[in-house]
Amino acid sequence: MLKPTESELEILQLLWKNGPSSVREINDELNKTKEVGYTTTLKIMQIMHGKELLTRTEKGRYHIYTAAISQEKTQGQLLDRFVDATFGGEAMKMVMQTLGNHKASKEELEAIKKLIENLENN
Amino acid sequence: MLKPTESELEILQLLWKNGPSSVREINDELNKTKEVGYTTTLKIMQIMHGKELLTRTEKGRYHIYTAAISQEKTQGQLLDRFVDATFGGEAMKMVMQTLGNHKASKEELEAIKKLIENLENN
DNA sequence: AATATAATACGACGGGTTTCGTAGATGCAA
DNA sequence: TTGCATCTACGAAACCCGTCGTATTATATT
Repeated sequence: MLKPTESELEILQLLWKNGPSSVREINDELNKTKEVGYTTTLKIMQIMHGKELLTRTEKGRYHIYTAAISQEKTQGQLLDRFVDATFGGEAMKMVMQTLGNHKASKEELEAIKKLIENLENN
Repeated sequence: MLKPTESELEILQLLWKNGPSSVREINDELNKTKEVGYTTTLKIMQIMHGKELLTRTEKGRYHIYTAAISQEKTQGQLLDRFVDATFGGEAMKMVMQTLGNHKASKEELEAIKKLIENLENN
């Protein structure tokens, strides 16, 4: 399976969040964070289409792009890679470091505890 | 702070795990997983030295390299980046996905539960 | 119909990373 | 001390990614 690049991942995130979008819409979103030229965004999305990371349909004179890979699957694969590359595969070490360094609400912590208890009863 | 590349991170992992090493030792380790030429490894380690990711001392005719950045700090920074890029900053979502997808021992799960309880009491 | 506006397509450049070949230096063994 | 094995240094090539300029096409407006 293909590993999306940094820029590709940003675009995927927007498509996952906002649903099918035009290049213009994606580029506008991106420019809320950083400056990117329109044709730069266009080119990347064309490449992604070539790699089959995106599908697209013509709509009048422009294209509407849709993510062709699922958010969960993609996150899962990138997660695996990351755990291997950065934590030498020690996933639980990463979990503990994340819990220690990132704020979490009471509800989130409860949800995680519940999940762990489910895991322990299997 | 500097973001190590893929290859650089592999080398850092070995240095963190095995302690100060020669290029030869690192290259031998790397070749247990994949084929890499000796001078390739050498060059990367020289670059890392230039970036001050590694320190080195002469020992006879060769060099012994040591990681110049801490494992925890580096992992923490890469973790932050990764959570942002891949999970849109939702760290707890990542934690739950990790728990669901990776095997964990009873001891690890207990340790995590204990950690969460500590967090809840602060 | 002519013009302006906005989209697509695509080639090319620049920076960074990895790989490799080769030259030069150094220590060890015969 | 001569020669061999092994190390360092370094330049150059190959590759990927992101950026941009420009040509072309298509729609909308007057």
